[in-house]
Amino acid sequence: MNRMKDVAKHAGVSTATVSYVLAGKPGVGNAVRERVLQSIKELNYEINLVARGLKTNRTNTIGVILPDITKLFFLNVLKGIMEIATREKYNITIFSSNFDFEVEQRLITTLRSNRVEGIVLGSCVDRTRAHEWTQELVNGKNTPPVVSLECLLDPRYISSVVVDTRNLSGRLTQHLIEMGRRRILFIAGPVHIEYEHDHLEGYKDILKKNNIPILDALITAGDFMSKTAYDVVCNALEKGIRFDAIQASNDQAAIGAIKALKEYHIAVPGDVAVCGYDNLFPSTLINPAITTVSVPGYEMGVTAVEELLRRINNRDLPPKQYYLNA
Amino acid sequence: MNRMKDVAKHAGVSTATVSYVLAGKPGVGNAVRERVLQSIKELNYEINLVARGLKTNRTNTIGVILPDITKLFFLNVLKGIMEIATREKYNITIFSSNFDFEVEQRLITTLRSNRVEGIVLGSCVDRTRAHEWTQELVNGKNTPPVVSLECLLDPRYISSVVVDTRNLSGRLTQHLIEMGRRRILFIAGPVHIEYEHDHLEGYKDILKKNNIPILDALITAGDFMSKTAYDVVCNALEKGIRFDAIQASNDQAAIGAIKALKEYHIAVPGDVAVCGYDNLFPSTLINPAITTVSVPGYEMGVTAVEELLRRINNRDLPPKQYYLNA
DNA sequence: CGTCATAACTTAATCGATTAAGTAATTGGG
DNA sequence: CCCAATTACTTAATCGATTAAGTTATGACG
Repeated sequence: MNRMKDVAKHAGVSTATVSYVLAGKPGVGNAVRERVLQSIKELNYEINLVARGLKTNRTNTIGVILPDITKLFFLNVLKGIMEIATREKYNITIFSSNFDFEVEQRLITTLRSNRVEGIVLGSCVDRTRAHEWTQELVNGKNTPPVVSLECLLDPRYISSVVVDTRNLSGRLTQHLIEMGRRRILFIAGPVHIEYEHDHLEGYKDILKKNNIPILDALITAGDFMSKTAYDVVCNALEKGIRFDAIQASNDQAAIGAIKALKEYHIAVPGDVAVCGYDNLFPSTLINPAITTVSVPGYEMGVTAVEELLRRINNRDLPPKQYYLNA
Repeated sequence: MNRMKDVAKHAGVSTATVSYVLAGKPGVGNAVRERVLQSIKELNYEINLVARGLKTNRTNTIGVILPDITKLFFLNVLKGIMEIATREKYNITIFSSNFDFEVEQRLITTLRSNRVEGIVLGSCVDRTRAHEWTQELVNGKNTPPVVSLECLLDPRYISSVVVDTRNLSGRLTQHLIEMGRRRILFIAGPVHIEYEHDHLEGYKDILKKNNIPILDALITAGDFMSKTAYDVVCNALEKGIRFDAIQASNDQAAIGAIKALKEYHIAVPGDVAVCGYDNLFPSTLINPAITTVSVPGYEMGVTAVEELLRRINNRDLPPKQYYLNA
């Protein structure tokens, strides 16, 4: 592969001149500039960005960690992230944490070793270890800026882009109650995740407000997957647990729940109403209909990267919190 | 940020020794090894992989170009890609080409400048320019191996992972014909894409085989999006074009088509049967039901990366073609 | 006891760019 | 016509790792 040195020799100039031409900097005459460009073309020269990165300490890359790319919601987030990154000529390198805290930590280290200029951190993070975690993130001088999605971390160091999950979740619960439901089966996501915790709290808030007892038997653990939700519902039915509604942690889980109900010949929403979260599927699509609530994934991705770039370009800016409306 | 030099000084050794410890190479005594590891910990040292990359000419990164990440099908592909890459300790950097040939070319250059070790190229590529394209890809010595998805490129240089689109597409057409349909509206994807061309050809093959005329009026241009398909169908209805079935380029387009039909109070599948492609949505979900066919996106991603790594690790291996069964 | 292999390090060149500092030539003002 | 300023380059140090080659020290063995 040709190096800048080869181009320089071919054009009869020094590498410095080639570098200046490439960077569009002044101080190069027109004749020489043309000659250099010609040599670049003839030699099929492609700059080595790894070398440049070493020298300039800039990689033009941002790192993205998402918990699970098959969780459809993140597709929108990723789209937003990619669009802005591309527009601003940034590369993105992407990893999946599988909702695993340890993996998340390792990935952060990997990204930093790769000298990414900023990190978008998607909504994993163990609630109970958020503080320790933040320390980890900001450890060392000159750490890249971090933007957290769906999860508020220490605002002194880390920017966050969140929606009011607790409130949104509560609105769904309220909706079910207004439909006359009182025994609402809650299928949670992994509750060690902060915003999933909020999800559950929103549900509890509204039950309390309506003087409806909070029953442990009605609070089950899922993981956002259709299959798991399906199993959870079957299991509840087999155990004879009675409920007249299901509030699932996302639409994919809601779909799984409906599948189970159908198999047991339970009418939806007649016998059991179902609601999801995220508004992932075209509404024309689902039958029977579920109630759901939109979360602005695309906007979250956009906002996250924009904030990240702001902080990359001005390292003195303080971290900022963004509360997006659903 | 601490450099290897700092660790070396702290441990009272040379940088070479630190490097050997980090690489787990022999020739370092136990006492010294421990001392170095201790220093690394105390100084919070994180290796600079950019510098290593420059020296070793290895980035441990593979580049991925997908036409459009919101095309749901690619989510599965991406999942497969990421899983294998992670397992083999490779980073992935991802770009979207938006089905644009020029963009695709620029991205290839970017990836090569970043010295990725291999490239997964998702199904864009202008059919009519495939040859020129291949030349571009392999231009220069020491070009990284490339694996093409859904599109066979010059087998002398480029590995491919494909399914028999033409055949699959034909099977859907045949299915509609067996339902007694004869005027099948075809909503194509961008036909300059090779495999989308196949998609259309499969449809034509089967019409011919059944002695059904191929009508230009029934072949419309879409882009895989629900909205576009919706518009296409509305438009056809307004123009008074008659059809008793719709074959869409993917499930998302099929959904859009159904939406339009519903609004015009056309019974599905009574008056017009609809079929999609890709099998993206949980089948319990869609109502009215569409006929569709599965494309093994996940397996394609897995296969592509595995092939890529094989060729990265042995640059003498010839490119290979994989025909996956649906 | 001499010597030669081996182990345990260190030295220093190198990867391919960037860029501050230096040099030479040209221009323009008084 | 001379000096200063500007323009158009070049020289060479540098980023932070890797690694071939070199240097000691240790020990084994005839």
